[in-house]
Amino acid sequence: MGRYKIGDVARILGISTDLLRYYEKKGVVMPNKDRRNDYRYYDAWDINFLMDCLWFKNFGFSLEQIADMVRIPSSDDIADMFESKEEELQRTIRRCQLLLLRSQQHREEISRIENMLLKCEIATSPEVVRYINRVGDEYLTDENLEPLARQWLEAMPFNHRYFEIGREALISGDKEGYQWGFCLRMDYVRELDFPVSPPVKKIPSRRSIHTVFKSRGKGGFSPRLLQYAVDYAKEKGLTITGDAYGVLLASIKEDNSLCGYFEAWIPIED
Amino acid sequence: MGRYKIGDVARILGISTDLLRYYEKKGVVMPNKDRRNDYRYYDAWDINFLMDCLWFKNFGFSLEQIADMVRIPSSDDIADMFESKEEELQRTIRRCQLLLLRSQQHREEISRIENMLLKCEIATSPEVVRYINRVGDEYLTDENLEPLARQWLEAMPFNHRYFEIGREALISGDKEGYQWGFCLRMDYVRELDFPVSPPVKKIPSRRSIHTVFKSRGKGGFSPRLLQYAVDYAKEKGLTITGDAYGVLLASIKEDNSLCGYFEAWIPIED
DNA sequence: ATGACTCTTACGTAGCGTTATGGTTT
DNA sequence: GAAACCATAACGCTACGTAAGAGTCA
Repeated sequence: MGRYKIGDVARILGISTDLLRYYEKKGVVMPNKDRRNDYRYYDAWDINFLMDCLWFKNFGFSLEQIADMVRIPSSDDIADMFESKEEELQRTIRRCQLLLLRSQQHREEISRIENMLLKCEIATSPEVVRYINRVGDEYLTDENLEPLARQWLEAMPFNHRYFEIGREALISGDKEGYQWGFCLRMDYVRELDFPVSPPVKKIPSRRSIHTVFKSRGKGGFSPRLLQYAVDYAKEKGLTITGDAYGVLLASIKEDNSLCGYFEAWIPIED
Repeated sequence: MGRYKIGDVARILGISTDLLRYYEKKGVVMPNKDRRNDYRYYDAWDINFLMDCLWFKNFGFSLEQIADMVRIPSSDDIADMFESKEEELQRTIRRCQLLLLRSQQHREEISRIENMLLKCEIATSPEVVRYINRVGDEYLTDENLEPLARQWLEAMPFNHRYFEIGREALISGDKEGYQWGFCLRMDYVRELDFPVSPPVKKIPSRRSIHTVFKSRGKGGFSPRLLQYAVDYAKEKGLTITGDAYGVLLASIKEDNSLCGYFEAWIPIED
């Protein structure tokens, strides 16, 4: 059995000497120490051992798990750890795939700004669930809402910043008649198994005027920004049949002021 | 614009007050501070801002990136960050899928122990590349090998602990004629784009005697453990045509001693 | 005045890397 | 004696959680 100093072992394994000392502190490997100079002397067996540890590490096991695995390497325990690791990997893959889709969707939403800004079209609004946490410019501080806030936090980034403008406020141009919160499209509700119960409400899919509009600066948001869409409805002889809703697509700095871009759906009769 | 204390904001967002203070330290959000009591007072705008930050965070952006994004939210920069995030997610997915397959493969290898232990069959050995870092029981401490060690470290856990037993040593039962290192199957070489150049060598696929054997305790490994396979070759009238090679399948503690299970291929004429 | 809140400071986590200071080997 | 090596200790990093001790608000 050879007698290897810490630097030799580091070179053999391709890691740093600090890491070897750290692994020792964590109980992964215990080389002999010469009492006269406190030097660590590793034997071939220690190195084999460390190779196994590094192999496990690159699988994603924690040093604590590794220390356990090499101490009690019963085949059943190890098989269990691999099975739960596989489940974890499956979950990670699923999560990443969802994030990937969401990112692509988000970029698509951004690109929609150019094409749709201040233009109106007739389309079917997506079905969403929504939650209100702000009325006008005032956030609700009711402490019962905290668990809900946590739920919606978990749904990020699959949700959208959501607003609702009451039918009356929309038509009259009332500057106050809006509310804010979050919404989540139904496909994500199902995908994430998102719990829906009051005050979270489902907003059904409806034939709507679909448009993208813009606000400028802090406090620049107002139902009046949608006046052009109300005019469009009048021109085309369309009747607005309910509350409008929409989402924030992006906040972008332009000419030193922060601009919001919003996508809106105004329900009309079928 | 409302005036919200840190606890209000924490409830609205579903996070802790400590986290809000931490975000401030990291330059993500800067609420007004009342000089008389040092209390933080957030306005609705700060809260909007924080919602965006949390949204980005759940996408996997770091706080530093988030602080940049909300400071200079130019649409191009943000589009770039999303594109590189998508690439990162793709890489993560690929990595996890590979790890998943490797884990399943590993469990399959373990199960092979039961079926194949001390049994011989004729099979074609897998094509691998291999690297030697230990001759007999002595690890090579040549410092030129360190970059190689690092490369093989990156290939973990897709590689195997590899041994080679010279044809002569195998037949004569010489206790010393073996070497150790790592090997990587050709499919992983391609998948990981693993660099192959001397002293890393390709071991071709050959018709072989395939078997699984066992060693007991430290230093229990020896070419002699394969004697039964040499006998098998003699019985069946097969000629051993080259060096044997194999991999460590598992180290398992049994009756307080550590047992190694090894899979071996002994090349024979076609 | 009490309880709920807020403040700052400092320490803990994992998995290391970095640096300082001093002793040992070859 | 010089270069290369080894030792310990303390600090850094991220993204927080936790706890102490003191001040403030309703």
